[in-house]
Amino acid sequence: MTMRILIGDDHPLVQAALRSALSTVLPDLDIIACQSLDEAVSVLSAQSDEIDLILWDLTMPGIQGFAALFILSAQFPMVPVAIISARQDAATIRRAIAYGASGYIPKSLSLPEMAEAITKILAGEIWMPPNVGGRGSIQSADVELAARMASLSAQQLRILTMIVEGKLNKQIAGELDIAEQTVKGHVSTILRKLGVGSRTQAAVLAERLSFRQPGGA
DNA sequence: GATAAGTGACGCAAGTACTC
DNA sequence: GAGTACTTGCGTCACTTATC
Repeated sequence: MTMRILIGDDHPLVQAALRSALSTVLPDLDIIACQSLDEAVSVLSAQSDEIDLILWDLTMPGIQGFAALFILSAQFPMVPVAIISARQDAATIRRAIAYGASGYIPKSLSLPEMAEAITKILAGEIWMPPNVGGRGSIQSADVELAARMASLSAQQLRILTMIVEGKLNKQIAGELDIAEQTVKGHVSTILRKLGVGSRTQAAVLAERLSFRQPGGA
């Protein structure tokens, strides 16, 4: 049976390494590489029922931290999402799992180890590096907050990440090629869904969920 | 007054549930 | 299966409020 994996990573070398690692243990493997969230969403919208796993890099351009995880999990709940990242501190790994990731694969792993991890995730296991601990150390308030974040649409999450970056409505409108009034409408919806009264409070909440690139890297 | 943030309302499109 | 109603998300407009 052919397994199909979508890789979201903007580094061709990483894509090539993953392709090499997986081809040794999964000969019938079809890998789809995406370099942006929009590209990934487009692919998944067309064939989400044919994708067995999403491997997502936390430091993709244009989408910060765990925001992409929320978007992909919310829009395509039937497709497991595993995080692949150069960052490997226990807190980040536990957060990823708590926020719904099916696994967390540090890029420092050897290719055989990566292949083993991905094989287990494909088998339905939650995989993370040893000595990290379970999701129990994540505060329940953060999990509840994550659920509220997940209620946001993809466009709303994009706008929220830009708010976290300190961008003005006008700047957000320019980057998304929509009217400033449209951005304001989305901001109002975001504030209502998150139960906050201002974009500053929304940004603070998003910061708690690491909507910036972890560690600034 | 200028600028930015925020709200409410509207139309449109897509998806879903229900009825026949 | 076809038609209808409802919900949700997106985009826009007009307007108010706050700040400088």
